[in-house]
Amino acid sequence: MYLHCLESLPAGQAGVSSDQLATMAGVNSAKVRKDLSYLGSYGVRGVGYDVEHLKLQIGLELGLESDWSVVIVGVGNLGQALANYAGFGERRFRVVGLFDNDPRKHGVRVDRLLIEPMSRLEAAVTERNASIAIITTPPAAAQEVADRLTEAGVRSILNFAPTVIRVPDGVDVRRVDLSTELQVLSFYLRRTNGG
Amino acid sequence: MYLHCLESLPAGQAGVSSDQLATMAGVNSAKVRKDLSYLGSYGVRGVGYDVEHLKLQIGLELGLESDWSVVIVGVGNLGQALANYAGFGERRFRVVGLFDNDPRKHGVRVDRLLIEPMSRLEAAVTERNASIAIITTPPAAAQEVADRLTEAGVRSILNFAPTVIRVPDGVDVRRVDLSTELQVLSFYLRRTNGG
DNA sequence: GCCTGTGAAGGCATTCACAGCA
DNA sequence: TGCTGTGAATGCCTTCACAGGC
Repeated sequence: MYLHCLESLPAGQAGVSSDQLATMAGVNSAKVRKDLSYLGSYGVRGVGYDVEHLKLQIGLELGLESDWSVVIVGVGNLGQALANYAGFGERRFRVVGLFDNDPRKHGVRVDRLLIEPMSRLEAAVTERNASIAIITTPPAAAQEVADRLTEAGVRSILNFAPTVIRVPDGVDVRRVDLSTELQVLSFYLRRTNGG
Repeated sequence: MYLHCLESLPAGQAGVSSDQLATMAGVNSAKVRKDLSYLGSYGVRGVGYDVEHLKLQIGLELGLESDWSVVIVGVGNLGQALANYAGFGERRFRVVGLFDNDPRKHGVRVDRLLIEPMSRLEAAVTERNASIAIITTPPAAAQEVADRLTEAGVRSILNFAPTVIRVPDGVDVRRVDLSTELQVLSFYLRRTNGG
């Protein structure tokens, strides 16, 4: 988040204070300083932080100096949207495989890749050294897909299927659930609207 | 989340224990009980919770007894994917408007709606009584869109644009940022992989 | 015996407040 | 004077542990 904020700063600005970052990120300035102090003491008292240096350090900490290969399983509307998502390229994330179990989609081109059958999944993950996978299948298929992915060596999963998937220790899952997000919004609406 | 779990239970199952829900949701059983106790004392000691009753109560609490109208601003790949997203219909969320500033898209049909020009935004929000908006524009446009939406009466925003938007008090924003999610995964990868 | 409901304990994250340095 | 870095204080969320009821 801080990285995003730093990147949206005007090009000429060389320094930034915790206060300024806090306002941009919508958090408390003490929190900014605590968070950034985890990186080391890169701030200068009375002055602030050097923007470029801070970007570099955060990028290093996030592992953005490495390239990460990503596969997407389930090429429906959402999967396609993600495959085309320009944000991947900017950072060091490269989509290296698209998989779907619908034969009519096989060979269809999305962005610069062809959709492949699920039978290719394990081999592709291994060959292309993918350590991140995005699951955009229907919920019923998500667990099996996750099992196959982790078995094949994937160690991080971004799960868009509205279901909880279970994975071995050492594998990280982050879940993005659109209907949950809407339900949370609906909850807040009800609070101020009385239903 | 509990609602999701309850719905994924086998059709015949009438009762459920906090332990079972905890396992499904991947949390501690004491947490389940604490969370559910907020709804009232609907569990039976020595037995568990009644599945149907619990679903009803959670739905009520979340405001799912009301219908909520949703507009989507920015009909790129992601916006289209969301417009088609079946999950909206199941719950009480109805997409009632799609807006984009690209004239070539105006009048194009997505699902059962036509894409409209941005000039129609305020009138549509008012006429169709939309209280939820989804922003899937490029980041540079997001703040202005949010301003117009809140001005027109929207009170909840789901922001997919990778930027922090500022809104008046009483308006809720939830942010879903794909590149942040990937960066977090990359961070964990680095921890176990050494970069 | 089994499972809920909940006060108490514990742990974690945020914020305060200020010493220290430019 | 301005702003960082950080111990201390606070507050919140989670978990424990067990009394209470079926």
